[in-house]
Amino acid sequence: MAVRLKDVAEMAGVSVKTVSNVINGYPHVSATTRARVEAAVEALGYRPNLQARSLRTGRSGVIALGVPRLDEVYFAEVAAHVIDAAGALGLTVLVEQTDGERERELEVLSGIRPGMVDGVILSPLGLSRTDVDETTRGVPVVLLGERVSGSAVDHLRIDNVEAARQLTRSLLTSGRRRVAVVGVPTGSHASAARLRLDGYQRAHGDLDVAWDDELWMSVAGYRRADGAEAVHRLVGTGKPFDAIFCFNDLLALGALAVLRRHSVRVPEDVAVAGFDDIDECSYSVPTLTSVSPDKGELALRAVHTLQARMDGAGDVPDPEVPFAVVQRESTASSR
Amino acid sequence: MAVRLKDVAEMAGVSVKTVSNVINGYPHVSATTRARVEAAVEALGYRPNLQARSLRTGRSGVIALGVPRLDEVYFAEVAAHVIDAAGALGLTVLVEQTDGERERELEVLSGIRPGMVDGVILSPLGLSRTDVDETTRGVPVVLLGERVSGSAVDHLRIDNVEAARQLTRSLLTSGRRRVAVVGVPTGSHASAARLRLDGYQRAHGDLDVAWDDELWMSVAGYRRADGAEAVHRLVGTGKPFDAIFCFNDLLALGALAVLRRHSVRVPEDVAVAGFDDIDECSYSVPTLTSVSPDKGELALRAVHTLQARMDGAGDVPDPEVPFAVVQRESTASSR
DNA sequence: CCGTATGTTTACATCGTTGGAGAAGCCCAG
DNA sequence: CTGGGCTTCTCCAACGATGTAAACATACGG
Repeated sequence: MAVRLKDVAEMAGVSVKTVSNVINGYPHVSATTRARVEAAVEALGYRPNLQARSLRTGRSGVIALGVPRLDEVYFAEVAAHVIDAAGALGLTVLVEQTDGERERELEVLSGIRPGMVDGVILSPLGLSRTDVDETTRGVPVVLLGERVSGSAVDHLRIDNVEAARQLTRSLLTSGRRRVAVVGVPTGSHASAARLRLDGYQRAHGDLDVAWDDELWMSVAGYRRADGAEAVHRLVGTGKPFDAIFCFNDLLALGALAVLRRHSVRVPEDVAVAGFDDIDECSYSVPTLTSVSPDKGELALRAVHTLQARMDGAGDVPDPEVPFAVVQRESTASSR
Repeated sequence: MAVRLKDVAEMAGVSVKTVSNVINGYPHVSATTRARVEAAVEALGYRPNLQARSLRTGRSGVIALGVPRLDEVYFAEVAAHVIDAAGALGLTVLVEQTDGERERELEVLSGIRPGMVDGVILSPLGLSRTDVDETTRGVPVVLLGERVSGSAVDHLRIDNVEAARQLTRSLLTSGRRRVAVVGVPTGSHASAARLRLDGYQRAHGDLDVAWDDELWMSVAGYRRADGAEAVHRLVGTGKPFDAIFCFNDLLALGALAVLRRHSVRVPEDVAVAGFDDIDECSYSVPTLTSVSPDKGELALRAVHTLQARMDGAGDVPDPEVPFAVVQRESTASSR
């Protein structure tokens, strides 16, 4: 079944190594031999066994990507970009889902399939500072999202504080005064959420507006249902509010659904903003204002940084990925 | 850096093979030796080199999944389920994006990384009947979606004709009479679309209602923007219609956005239905009626079928995956 | 016409693991 | 005490590729 180098060699009447040389583009092979070998390769439909090659060379051309869940749109979009970027460099991507659980993130971090993966890109949720340092077993790692360790591990992120600050400021300058928050950090998770909350507070400070932390809603997860539940709770408190800043888009979309059910008009009565700028933001009703990280750039840089590390490069690139605040209908001025 | 079997063997004072035996749970190893070996494994932090193992055993524990694009939500959802199901069986999943291009689908089909992948699950768009038969190079393959070849290759699908028929019938029985279609097959693509159109026609036949094929809109792709564009065109024709059956959910969501912009009320003026039942259907405004294939079941069966083939099993399982028509607000009766 | 430089091809060891054959140690029946 | 059957363990070869070094061929200048 399997065609081996040896078979090609026999057919072409040369040694195994010569065939290997032809395939790997080794320069000193005579034109005639090369032609003969290539003919044999063609005739037999030879394809190298990457298993063996990588055993020999020590590199597999496969990288692992760990995300919480693929059906969380943001991560699917990032994954799509990562796969594209990796493909352009001749790398293949192995995708793992961690559900944000520390255990599984650690597993991905340590290279899942040792020897089978040249590097790891991980979007961590549950990891602690020390976890990362301890676990990295020599597999190059690039983290996406907030810096987990203060250590040597590469990470890429957007400036969450600044992004949240800009978005909040735009809400305040358009006249909103009671800005609720959905998705405040609970427990040890969500370092990104903490930074976003920080940006929210700074914006209030910048403009000398007081905030009301009774309008800060925690969530059990970061999906539509969680946003819906949180806003339901928010409305239940009876406290007035004229804007909601949701710490991701799915929460915001869940929020929109609940507001609609309560006949609250968006943006006339309440402005809503999200974070991540998933495709759906441009099509929801109303369309959703959101912080838009440059995902293509993020993925590209992640893959390139990883490859640089795999090649043993030592220079750390800029960890900051650009973002933009995209204003859409959901936060149009209320006047 | 790398700890090899040999190192463990030296530390434990036994042969390499004995260590291998311990690790693979070979029964005839004395308790004392086993303990000594395990201690050494622990002490050195040994992890087997899967590259080498799979070179030797001929199995890698990795399967490939090929989908058009991950950021198309339906495929992300399917991928998430496939990764879960594979993980439960100790398999890891390598994800490729084909963009629906024949070339790239063929590449995935022939095992992308020969020897590195034990099997392939592919959701094809551009492949022809013959392509599949010719390309399968001994790697077990399971296709998702419409049967492409009439051949020996396993495939899983839902009954598209019946699903479209049931959905269309429900539109007709609720009083709709001019049901537009968005996503009719163009060119050689879209065998699934052809079947759905077939179901649409049969439902009309069943109830003795005439259809108007000037209400059938073709699309360039199957994303929101394409649905939006198609409905824009549909409205432009000036032809009356009281329902739109979109051949996937994204098209339908794009359609909703355009209808809203034209102040067409859904479902009062026009009913809208989609296909695939992505998560968003439950949260859009209005919520979207859709055909819901059992994705968990689909993924589970795909993985199990693949494994059965990898194990050399010969019995073909039932290729039909259950579905349900989920009625939501977008098709509520107009009276 | 030889020695050397240059270019091309080959033989062999090697990567880390597992399968198979058989060696070594042990226990027990004869 | 010997021999047969177990159990437990070791040695060697092999999976399919590539790197090294050496062998072989050819061409050229002296």
